[in-house]
Amino acid sequence: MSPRVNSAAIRRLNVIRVFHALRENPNASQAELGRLTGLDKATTSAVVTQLLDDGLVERTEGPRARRIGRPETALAIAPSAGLLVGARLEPRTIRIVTTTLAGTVLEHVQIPGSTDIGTAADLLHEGIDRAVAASGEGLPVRGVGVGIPALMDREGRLVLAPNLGWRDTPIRARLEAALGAPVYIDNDTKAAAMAERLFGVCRDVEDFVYLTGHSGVGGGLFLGGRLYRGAQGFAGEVGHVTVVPDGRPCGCGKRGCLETYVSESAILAQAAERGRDLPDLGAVTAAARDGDAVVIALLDEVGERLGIALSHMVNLMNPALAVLGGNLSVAADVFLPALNRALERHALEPLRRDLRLVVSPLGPDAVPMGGIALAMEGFLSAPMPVEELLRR
Amino acid sequence: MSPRVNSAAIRRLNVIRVFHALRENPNASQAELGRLTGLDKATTSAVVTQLLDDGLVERTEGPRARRIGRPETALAIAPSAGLLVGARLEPRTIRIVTTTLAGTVLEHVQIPGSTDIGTAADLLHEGIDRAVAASGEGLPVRGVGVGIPALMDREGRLVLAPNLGWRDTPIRARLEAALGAPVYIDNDTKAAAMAERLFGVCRDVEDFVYLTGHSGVGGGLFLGGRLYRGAQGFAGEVGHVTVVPDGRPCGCGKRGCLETYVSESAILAQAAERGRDLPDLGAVTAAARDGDAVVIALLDEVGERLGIALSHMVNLMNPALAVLGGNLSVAADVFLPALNRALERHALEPLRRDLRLVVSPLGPDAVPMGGIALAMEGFLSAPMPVEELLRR
DNA sequence: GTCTTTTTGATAGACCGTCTAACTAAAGAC
DNA sequence: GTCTTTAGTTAGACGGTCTATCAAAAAGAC
Repeated sequence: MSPRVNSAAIRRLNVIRVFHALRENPNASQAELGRLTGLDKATTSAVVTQLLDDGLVERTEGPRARRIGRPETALAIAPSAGLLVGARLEPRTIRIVTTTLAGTVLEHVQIPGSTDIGTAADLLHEGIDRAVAASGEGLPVRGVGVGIPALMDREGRLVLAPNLGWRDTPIRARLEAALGAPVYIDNDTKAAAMAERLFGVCRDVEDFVYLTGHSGVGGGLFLGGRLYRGAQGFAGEVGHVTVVPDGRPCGCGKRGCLETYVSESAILAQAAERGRDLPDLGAVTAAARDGDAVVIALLDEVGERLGIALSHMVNLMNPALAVLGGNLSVAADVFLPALNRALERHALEPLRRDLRLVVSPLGPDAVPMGGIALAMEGFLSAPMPVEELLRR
Repeated sequence: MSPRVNSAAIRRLNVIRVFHALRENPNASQAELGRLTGLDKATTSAVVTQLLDDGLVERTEGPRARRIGRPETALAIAPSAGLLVGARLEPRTIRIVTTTLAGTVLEHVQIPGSTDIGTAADLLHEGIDRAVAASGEGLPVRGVGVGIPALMDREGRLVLAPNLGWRDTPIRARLEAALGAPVYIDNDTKAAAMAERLFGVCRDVEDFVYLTGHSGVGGGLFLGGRLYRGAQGFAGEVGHVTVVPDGRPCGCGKRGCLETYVSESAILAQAAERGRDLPDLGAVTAAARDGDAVVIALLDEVGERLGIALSHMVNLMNPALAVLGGNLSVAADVFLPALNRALERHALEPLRRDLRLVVSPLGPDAVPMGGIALAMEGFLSAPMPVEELLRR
C-alpha cells in the first residue's frame, strides 16, 4: 500500500525544501527563501514560522544589504537544534564526525577499528558517545549515519563484505538499540555520493556517478535527483565489473574485476610484481611524477581500466558528471590522460561530449560526511517520504 | 524552479493512481479501488465522481459478486473517452497501433517507411490519420507516442541515429504541429520498457532493465519506479558497450560494441563469414536447433557477449528483473545457457542470485505499445488539470 | 524633516484537497 | 418483515497553498 498523500505531506515536502535552501544559503531572508524554493511568500512565511516554533531555525544578525525597502531578517539553521553524527566504519579505523543540523562540522574523532564486526560496532558506539559528549552540552542527537564498505540491504543489514569476511549482521538494528537515536546505514560509497550531493561538487547535479577507491573500488549512483540503491540495495558495484577477461583473481571469487587493478592494494601489488616496492599510493604517485617509466606505465593501465568501467557507466546511465573520490583522487592527475583516452575509445560520443569529470573536494571525510547526509535526509523526511511520490 | 505542490497536485496524483488501478482491474468497484490505491473511500468517491464527470470513466454492467451487502457498481475506463496512438518509426517499416485510453488495442497499421527522416515523418503522419479514422467515429486523439531507434533528447529532438544516418531533427515539434495532438516521443527501447511496465511482464517491478535487438541493440532502464532517461536523455545505450576490446568496427565509430556481435545483421554477417548464408534470425535459430555446430557456436558467442553486457548492468544497477525483447526473444532459448554462464562468471553473486530473467511477451508490438504507454503517462500527468485537456 | 518609494513580512479569506463520521441504499440472512 | 452487512454519498473538520491587502522599516527625493 502506498503512503497517503495529504496536506500534511505537502507541508513536509515544503519544509524540506526550505530547510535545504536555508542550509545552502545561511543568513538568507524569508523573501530569498521564497525565491529559491519557488514557494509563495505567504507559504514561505508559514513554513518559516513553523520552523522557528520547532526550534530548527533561528533569526540571526546577518549582514544587512544596504538596499531600499524594509530590511530583511536573516535566518539560519539553529545550532541548538541538535546534532548529526556521521561515521565511516572500517576494520582498520573508525572515523566519526559530528555536525549541527546544517552540516557544520563540530568534532572529528578517529579510533582504531576491529576486524570483528561485532567488536567494530561496539567501538563505533563508544566513539560516537565520546564525539557527542565533546560536541554539545545536552544537545539531542537527531540521527546517526554510517557508511560501511560492504553490501548493505535496504533494511540496514550488512549482507556481505567480500574483502573483510563480514556477512549477515543486522548492524542498523544493533546500533539503534545501543545509541537510542535513529540510525541510517548504507554502503560507504553511496554515503559518499550523498555527501557529494549535499556538501560537495554535485549540489545542482541531478544525474551523476561517484567512483571511489579505498580497500576496494566502489560506485555511487545518483540518478534523477535521487540516490539509486537498486532492487536489493546493492547498486553501484563497479569494483566488480569485469575489465579484463580471465584477469587477476578477485576476493569475490571472479576474475578480472576492476578492483583487482585499481584499488590501492592492487596497485601496490602490481608495482611490486614489476620490481617497485612502494609503501602506499602517495609513493606510487610520487614515483610517477619523478619519471619512473615502469610506474607511469602502471598508472596508465590503471587509468585505462578505470576508463573502461566508467565508459560502461556513461553508455548505460548518461550521467552529467563523474566524480573521482577516495584514493582515486590521489593519483588522478597522473592517470587522467589514460582515462580520457579510454573514454574516447569506449564511450559513445554524444554521451561523452557533455560529461564533466571532476575530483572530489571532500577528501578523507567524504564517507563520514555521507553519514551526515544520510542522517540529515532521514531526519527531515522521517515520517513519510512524499518526495518519492511527487517526483514521478 | 521546481513545480508547485498544492492541493491540485495531490488530486492529480490520486487521479492517476485510481486510473491505473482501474485500468489494471476493469469492472472494479469504488470500494475495491479504494483498497487498491490505499485511498480513503470518501476520497475515492470524489476522484471517481470527477472521472465520471470528465467522461474518462463509466459505469458498466460488470459481473456482480453474489455477496451479502449492497452490490457494487462496476467501473471501467470509458472507450468513448478518446484514443491513444502508438507508433514505431523505422526506415523500413512504420507500425502504428491505436487503443482506448485503457490501452485496449483497436487497430493495427503497418506501412513502408523511408530512409529519409522527413519523408518518414510524413508517412507516419498519414498512417496515423488512417489508423485514427479506422478506429473511431470522431473520437479525440488524447496523445500520440512514438518510439524511434535513435538518440532522442528530453525535448523530443532526434539527435543521432548512428546506423540510419539520421541526425538533428525536431521531430516532436514537427509531428505535434502536423497532428494537432500532444506528441510524446522517445528512443524505441525506452518506449518498449514502458510498455513492459504498463502492459507486460514488469507491472509490479520497480527496478528492471530491458534489452532488445532490432537493427541495433538497445537498453531501457526502469529504476526506482521510473523510466530513467539520463542527463541528456541518452541512458541505456547498451548496444555500444564494449564487449570485445579492439573488436569489430561499429557504425558509431568505435570498436567491439555489443551490437556488432548480437544485432540481427551482425549475427547474419558473422554466420556468413563462417560459411552459413542465412536470410534471417529465424533461419539461424532453426539451424541451431537442427544441430549445426557452427551456428550453435556462434549463438553461444552471442549469449556470452550479451551476458557480459548484462553482467555490467547487474553489477551497476542491481535490477530485480532483466527482460529480453525484440529479436533477442527469437533466439533466446538457444543462447540462454551461454548467457547464464557469462552471468555466473561476471556478475556478483548476491546480485545475480535474485535476478529474474524473462523473455518479453509483447512481441513485435512492444515499441508501438510503448508509444501507447508514453502517451498514456503524458496524458495523465499533463500539467494542466485533466478537465482542461479534455476541452481541447 | 517630511513625504514617497520600495521591499519585507504578516495576515485574512478564498479555495481546494483529504479524512472522520454519519448517513442512505441495496442486497442476503433469518 | 426485520436485521445485518457492504457500497457509496455527504457534511463538516482540518490543514494545506495562493491572492490580496496591510503594516513596518529603510532609502531616496525634495
